[in-house]
Amino acid sequence: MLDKEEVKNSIIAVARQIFSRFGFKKTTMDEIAIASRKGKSSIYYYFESKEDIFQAVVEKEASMLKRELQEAIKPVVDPKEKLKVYVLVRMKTLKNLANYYDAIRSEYLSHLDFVENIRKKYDEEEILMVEAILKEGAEKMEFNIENTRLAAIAIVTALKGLEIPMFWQNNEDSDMEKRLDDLINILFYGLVRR
Amino acid sequence: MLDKEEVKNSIIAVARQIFSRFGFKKTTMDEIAIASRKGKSSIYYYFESKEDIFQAVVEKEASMLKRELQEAIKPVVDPKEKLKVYVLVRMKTLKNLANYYDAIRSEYLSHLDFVENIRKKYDEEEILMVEAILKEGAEKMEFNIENTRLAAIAIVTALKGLEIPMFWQNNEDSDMEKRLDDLINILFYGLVRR
DNA sequence: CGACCAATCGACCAAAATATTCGAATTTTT
DNA sequence: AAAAATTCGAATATTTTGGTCGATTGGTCG
Repeated sequence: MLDKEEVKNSIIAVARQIFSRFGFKKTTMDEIAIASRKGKSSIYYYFESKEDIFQAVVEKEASMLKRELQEAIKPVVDPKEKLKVYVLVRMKTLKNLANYYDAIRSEYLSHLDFVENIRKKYDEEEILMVEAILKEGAEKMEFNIENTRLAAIAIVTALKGLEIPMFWQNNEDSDMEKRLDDLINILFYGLVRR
Repeated sequence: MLDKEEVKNSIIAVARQIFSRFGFKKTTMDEIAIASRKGKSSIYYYFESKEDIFQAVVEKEASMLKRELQEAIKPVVDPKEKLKVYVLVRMKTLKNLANYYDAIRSEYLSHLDFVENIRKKYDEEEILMVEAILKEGAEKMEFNIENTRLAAIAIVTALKGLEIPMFWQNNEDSDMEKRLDDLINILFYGLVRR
């Protein structure tokens, strides 16, 4: 019938929805089991623990966001535009996932080591992505940067700081686009060779 | 300092938010206490139990919806228009409270008697509101109804049936208005004297 | 001040909820 | 039909949580 991996993935998909709505603590294995149309014990056949499922969900989440970003910037040629698209897509996706991060952020996830690990790994990957854009821009003489890694870190850090939900809530999409434009100007104006 | 009643209300306001997000079961007294910046025991100084708070929240919710409806139809004179405004506002408010009812609906609230009681009392009041509109319409020879109470019950029942979230989810507001227009025509066309 | 009352809270408990395990049943594969 | 993979109900171990109690704080009034 179904591959074991497929069943696992379907459980992850189901769990993702519930976790995104209720967060880690308030999500129960019973709910995951029922929503997956499985006995609770069957879930444990595929995953070791609740944390294990959560980890799988978070990892998939991160890799999906990463791929989305890569696909988005791939066709863009102009480095400045590329950076803009990057920030735009990142923020948009983040807004879509707002519930998820919202439900997660406030919890005691600091107790869960793997969350920190994934975050760090993903942060590093994101820095590399941004750095690649900056390097390309520097080579094409579009950006005026020496230390591309430092700049990438600064940008990624800044973007993380802007994850605060308040900044994005209660706003139309069109409004958001305009605001992002301003934001990008503020952040990167100094980088652009004029 | 603050009146006791004011503190109670502030706790209700806080609890409302949490209940609306997580439903009855998943909301804990600890959360309500922390969000209210009070010790848990202090909450019990104002309320007898978790159910007690929930009841207060639901009652306030119901009375607010009722008042909103009354305010909305008050200035309208034409009965047909009045009925339309009534349905429109009712559905809009309901959509705003969708999360709330969503989180509540699926739970085992049938175990909590008072929920049924409030619902019944509120249903009756809503029937009376609609009946008043219909009576006025009948008097003004706008509506062609004999048994206004029966008609009111039918309308309210129909509206309740339409509370199903599927009907309202994933739709723009403008779209909704148009759909409500159709709905009203379908529901009440037979009533209107032509 | 000091007796009184209103309000607050930390620590505690029993009950309920929940994660996890186990062994048996059931299905699928060989 | 034996073996392996998968499912699940019931039992267990652990945590969470609604609710209580006694002590404490802080304001008020004589």
